[in-house]
Amino acid sequence: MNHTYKYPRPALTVDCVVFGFDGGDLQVLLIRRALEPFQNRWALPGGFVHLDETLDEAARRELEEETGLREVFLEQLHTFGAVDRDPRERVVSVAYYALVKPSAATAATDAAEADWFPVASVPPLAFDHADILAAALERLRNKLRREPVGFELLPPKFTLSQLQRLYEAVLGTTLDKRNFRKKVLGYDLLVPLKEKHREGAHRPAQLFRFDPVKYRRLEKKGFLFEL
Amino acid sequence: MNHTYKYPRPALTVDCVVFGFDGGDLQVLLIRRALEPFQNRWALPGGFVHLDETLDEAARRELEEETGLREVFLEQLHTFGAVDRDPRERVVSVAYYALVKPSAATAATDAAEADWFPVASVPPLAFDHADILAAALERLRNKLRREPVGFELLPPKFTLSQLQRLYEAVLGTTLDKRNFRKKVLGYDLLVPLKEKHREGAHRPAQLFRFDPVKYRRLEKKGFLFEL
DNA sequence: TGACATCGTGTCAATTTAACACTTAATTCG
DNA sequence: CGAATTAAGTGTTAAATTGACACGATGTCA
Repeated sequence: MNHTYKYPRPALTVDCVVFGFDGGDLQVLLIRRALEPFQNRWALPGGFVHLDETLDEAARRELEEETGLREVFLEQLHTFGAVDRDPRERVVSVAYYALVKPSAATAATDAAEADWFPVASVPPLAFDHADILAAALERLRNKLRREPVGFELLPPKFTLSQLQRLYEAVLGTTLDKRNFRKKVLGYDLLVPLKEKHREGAHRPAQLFRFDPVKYRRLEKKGFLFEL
Repeated sequence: MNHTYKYPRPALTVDCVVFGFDGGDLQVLLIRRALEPFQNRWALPGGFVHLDETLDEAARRELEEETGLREVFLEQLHTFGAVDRDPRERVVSVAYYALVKPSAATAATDAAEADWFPVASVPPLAFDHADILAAALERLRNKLRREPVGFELLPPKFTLSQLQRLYEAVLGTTLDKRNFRKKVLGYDLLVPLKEKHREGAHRPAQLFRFDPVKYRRLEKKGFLFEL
């Protein structure tokens, strides 16, 4: 069954830049393309927008279909509309970026032909996906410095060292341990748990969880998380 | 001549939130709709994306066609894709926001059925344009605090008081005159001109212009304009 | 029990921010 | 022509924030 319009229309797709963190590097989830064009190249997960779903819904659906990921942090990034970004025909793509916790991340690896790559060493990508990734990275860096989204990339219980390593990996800087802890704890948004994280031959670390309720209260009063 | 596709496609449009500043209020440029739906309602300028133009090009073309504005500051904002945002059929709209200088702004008023409204008192808008306007305002506030874009809303030669009034109008705050001047001049991005601005029964004010070249140099070194 | 590895903690100097009021230079009006 | 009016222009200080910096604590393992 075909569909006919008076004027030509671009095809509309969504693409997702999925970020994960393994404790060392910031990672991106890529899909190996089965079909032409760019057959066998790595690409961002994505696909066509259906008429009965919003853009956000399309992004979540494609994400689940292609990677098995559900209920992740997801935010619209930018819409890419270069005329020749797809060699077949005009395709406009609404790009999203997602942040996934390590638990979910391992599940995604099971998906056929999906794999994680450190952002510093991604293979050549299909279409203009390298541009999309670059934009997503820049956005993530800004977001992380201004809003408490880092927790979306960590397990529900985490140590301050893990949090600091995440910031260092994303921002590409190195931070002073004492100043970092002072600042983060000063916001009073992390609640210490009764448990400790023991791993390796050294002193165990205090575990924390992020308090999103308290954050939303502060947020409404014009509070800004800055790092 | 019709166009047929295997799967249905949403229509794709661009819409522009055009901001101006008259020295007192932040203003938005609206178009009165000639046709149904929302006949006679005010709406954002915009229209369909052609297949042979990028999204940015489409936004600029529509802006010129509907308001006569050219060569303005223009940046993509967000893409709006609620399923029922247009009562006729599925339409996805890539929203932009533009900043125009007073000289250009007066030209725009000549356009048929276009008019400026203070953002604080816009009439009811067609479609989801109120949402788009709200998003644009929020974006403009953030942008203004972090990057020197205020100059896009002022004449090429302006006084510090004009600049301050602009910041106050957009941010909805009131700023300390001495601290404001200290900070802005401290960046060394404003060059004082030989002229003075004389107006009214009082001391004339020093005119400045913004130095974009110097700014781009600083920007590359990771400089952040913050206010 | 000693070596090892990461966790956790405080001070101080330098910088930045925020609060605050009067003189200057033009115009207008009596 | 001088007095009133209006916005322009200008510095100081206290308070808060930032950034640099080093060592004892607590666990494991050989």
